[in-house]
Amino acid sequence: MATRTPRIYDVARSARVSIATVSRVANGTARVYERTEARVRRAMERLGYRPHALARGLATRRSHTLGLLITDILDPYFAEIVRGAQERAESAGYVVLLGDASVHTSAEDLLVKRLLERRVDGLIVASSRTTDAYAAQLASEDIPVVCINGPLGQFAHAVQIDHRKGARLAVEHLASLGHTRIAHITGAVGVPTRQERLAGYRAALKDLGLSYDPSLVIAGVTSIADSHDAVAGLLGLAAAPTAIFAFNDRWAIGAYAAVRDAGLRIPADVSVVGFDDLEMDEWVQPALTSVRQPRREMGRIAADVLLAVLAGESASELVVVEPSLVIRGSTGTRRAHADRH
Amino acid sequence: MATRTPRIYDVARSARVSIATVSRVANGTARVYERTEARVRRAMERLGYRPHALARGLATRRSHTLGLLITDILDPYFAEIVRGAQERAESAGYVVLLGDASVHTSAEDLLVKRLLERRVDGLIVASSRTTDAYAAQLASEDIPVVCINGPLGQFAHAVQIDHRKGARLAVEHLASLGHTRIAHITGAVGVPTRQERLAGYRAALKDLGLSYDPSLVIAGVTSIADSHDAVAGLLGLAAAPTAIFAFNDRWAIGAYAAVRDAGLRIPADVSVVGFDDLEMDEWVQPALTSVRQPRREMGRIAADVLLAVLAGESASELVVVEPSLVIRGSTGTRRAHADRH
DNA sequence: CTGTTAGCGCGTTCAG
DNA sequence: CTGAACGCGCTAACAG
Repeated sequence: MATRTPRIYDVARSARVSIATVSRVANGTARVYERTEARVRRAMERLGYRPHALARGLATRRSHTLGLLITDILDPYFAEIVRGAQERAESAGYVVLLGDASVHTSAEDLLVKRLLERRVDGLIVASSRTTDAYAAQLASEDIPVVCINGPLGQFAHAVQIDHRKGARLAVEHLASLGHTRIAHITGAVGVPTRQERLAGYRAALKDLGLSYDPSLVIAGVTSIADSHDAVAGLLGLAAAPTAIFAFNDRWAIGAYAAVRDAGLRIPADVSVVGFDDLEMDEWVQPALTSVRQPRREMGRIAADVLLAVLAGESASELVVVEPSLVIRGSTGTRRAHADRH
Repeated sequence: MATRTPRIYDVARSARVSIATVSRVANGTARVYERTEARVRRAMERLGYRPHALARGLATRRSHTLGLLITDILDPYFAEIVRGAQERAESAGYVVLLGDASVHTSAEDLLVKRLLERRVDGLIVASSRTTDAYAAQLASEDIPVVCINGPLGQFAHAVQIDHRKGARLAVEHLASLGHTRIAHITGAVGVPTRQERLAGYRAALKDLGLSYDPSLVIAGVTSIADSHDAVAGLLGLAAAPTAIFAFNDRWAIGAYAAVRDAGLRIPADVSVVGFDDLEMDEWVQPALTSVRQPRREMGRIAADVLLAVLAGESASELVVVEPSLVIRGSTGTRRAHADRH
């Protein structure tokens, strides 16, 4: 019996009602007599009816799909955001369609094109590569967009961590341990948040009465290997830093390797603080002190804002999330004789 | 100018042709005069036409969407599979819809229901929780399914790594370093691949003339913490193992912690081998020796098989992928005095 | 409360 | 080579 998957019409016939009634009970769109409803439900059950989301979307002009733009699903930072967004979306009967920039060799707008063709109802932009021009283009599409940790003021809705405060937490922690020469490995050029964190770093130094040394700030790092090289360079300096604040945990790991290669130890010789608080932080040796970013919650909030907009409710334009410092084994007091030169 | 996103009808009118012609040039479905085609293309360009994937899917009975069932996107093992599948799907104009079991609090079949409602054209099942009953249910749906590292013989198409060989590689390596008491932390009960790897472990021991000691095989481990506890127990044994072969890298990391807690060192006192070859393996201390599983390629292959089936081509029922051993710093020769008791 | 009917946007015969 | 018309499966008025 090659019974195709049943349509709404099949259910209607089987329950001896019109397709409109079936639709009504399927969506709870209008009142239906208890008895007819029961009949319909039984028919749906018997036939194993599954509403056709595409057809429904065509009629409703709602795909019940959220687009989520990320840079790389292999990066735990993004993976957690995805998780959070999916959790929230799921609870509202929505599905999220991933646009992973690293999957496409071509330009990133092809990615967006794919999502828009799919008629996603809204878009969450978490990709860290969003240039201003790109952002403007996105914003001009007529679907709601909410941006996570992106450029400020480019999108109608945004959720951000307080980058400055996060950087400040790191620097203050290191300073409290006696460190005065604190290096900073910043984000890749083009990553919108790098300026914010750098600003926080500088502000904290200033407030603590520490001098800002440009030679201790390394930019242009785009990989763990890059970070390794950058830190190797720093450690070779005449006035080498005794502490390193990395833009994220992955680059902190690159720093780990460089410190080891230099025959030094963490935290005895060099303290390291990362940013993100990934799961692996607890398992690396020594465990990595890091600025925690509630990524999953941020994904959830972004989805929440989007769903609110879609529901016609008013939604906050900017949600700022609080960072916190998770102190582990990679930071320690600066030893008196630690300045090697 | 609140110009809505244009429909095929708008393009047709603007190019002074019928929608049928627009459809033809959009899909290359039939020959069209060069001149008319040019007119149509210009109109599409001018209006910024984007075909409506839902409507197209409704008419074609093809959603151009692949469903991908996984256990947890936060687990790098699955993330890489996703990546591979997406890459392949993308190149064919398909999109992949993620069904993440850890997102749903409810039963897993709700997950499948969501995907089927979306009318995915095919399904890749990579979730490690697939029970036999569940598999049977999935297979009974009338869409093609390909399974990654799942139970054998349950699905029409499968791609697997050679689990036995992988386990054998690990055991042979350890044995070659002089280890005779090699423990195995197996997969969680219900994970279909655990039996295979366990079998490989036992077969290798036998071939090497080593005795099989049931007390060195720990089952029921489902988390890094579990693994930690299991290994702690092993190390407390009168005849403690000098080497540990873990079901996956995450649990190997749990073993790391237990070894440290016991005041022992890796690899001096205990050697550890993992399975998967995750990125972090290179960054943990010492770097983890692991059986490499080409996860991304497996995802790609799975998508490939699925697309072939969808294209009506014949596709291989079973693709077996080769594992390889990546030797790093966590394995070393067994010291003569290593047996502590 | 329920059935009829007209689209949603597009692919696809079938004539011309 | 091109256009008119129907149908994909479902929702949303509009009558009844």
